Amino acid sequence: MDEFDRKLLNQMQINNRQTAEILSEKVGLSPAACQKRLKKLRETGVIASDISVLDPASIGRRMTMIVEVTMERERPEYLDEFKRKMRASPEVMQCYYVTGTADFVLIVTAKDMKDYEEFTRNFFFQNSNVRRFQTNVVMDGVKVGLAVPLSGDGEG
Amino acid sequence: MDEFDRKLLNQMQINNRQTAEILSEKVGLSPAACQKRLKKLRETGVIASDISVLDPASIGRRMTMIVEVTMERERPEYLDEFKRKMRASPEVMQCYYVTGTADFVLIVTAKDMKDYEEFTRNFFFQNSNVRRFQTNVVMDGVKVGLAVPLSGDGEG
DNA sequence: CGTGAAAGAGCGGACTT
DNA sequence: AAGTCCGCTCTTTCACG
Repeated sequence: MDEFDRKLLNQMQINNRQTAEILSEKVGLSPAACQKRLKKLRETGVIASDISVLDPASIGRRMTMIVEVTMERERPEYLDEFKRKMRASPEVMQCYYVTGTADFVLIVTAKDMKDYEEFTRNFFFQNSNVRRFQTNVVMDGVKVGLAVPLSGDGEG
Repeated sequence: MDEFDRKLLNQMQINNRQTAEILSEKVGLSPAACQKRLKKLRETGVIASDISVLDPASIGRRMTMIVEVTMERERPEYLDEFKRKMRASPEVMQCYYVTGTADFVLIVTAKDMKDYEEFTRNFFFQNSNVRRFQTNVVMDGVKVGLAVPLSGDGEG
């Protein structure tokens, strides 16, 4: 994991459809060397996946909510059950188990408020282990991404 | 935007490096038809971008924090300034402007607590328009992604 | 790590329904 | 308008220096 790899990864986090030739110009290596490095980065799991990112608005998923969920009991079996449900639910884009005031933070997409209300009925009101939840409606997705900063450190 | 497009997009949200031939088997179209649809989906912005997703753990165990920020004044010029800074900061993976108890919700990565404290100094304490912020440390990234559900409707 | 040849994928045009 | 077939071009891949 040297400076070449970092430059490569920074590029791939922006656009993974760039040809090896274009990448080679940007990082200062030959095209083949870039491809070999990328292959290794994929094999070792540094690159976890390669995906298309959709525009939610283009698909009719116009609302995004950030939800803080507080559980009634923090027993592992209840938490695991909740995690399992969140993973299985397509409306839940992201789910984090956190310390602090809440137990979980979710990022949920919905077509409209009615759609979201149905979600809350199914997953919160109907779940007796959910003590309370607080919804924040997103007005502006200022920055949305998964890009990891690579400047400087990191242990490969 | 029909069932073929939805199947295509669902596949591309999992892996955008599948060949048109493999995609054609999965969605029931010819390879060429898949490519033409994908091209149109990119041109129309339904596919917003194509990226590599890195494994944060492979890059040096970084911490993830979810931060709720409350501003002193909600005047547009202050908000825009804050948004600009968040977009420019690599530590900020995601930033949402929201209704509710807080004004912004951030998802921040840091190398360690010291690194995060430095971040808070630079962006919160040093910014007189930040009234307060509350940090939730992520213990388990139960579900992390940007995949949008496509089941059913939506208006391309 | 860089070079060169071979296999494979993407791309666009013409034709069909 | 959309899908298929069939060329061509570019990209990736691998063996070797």
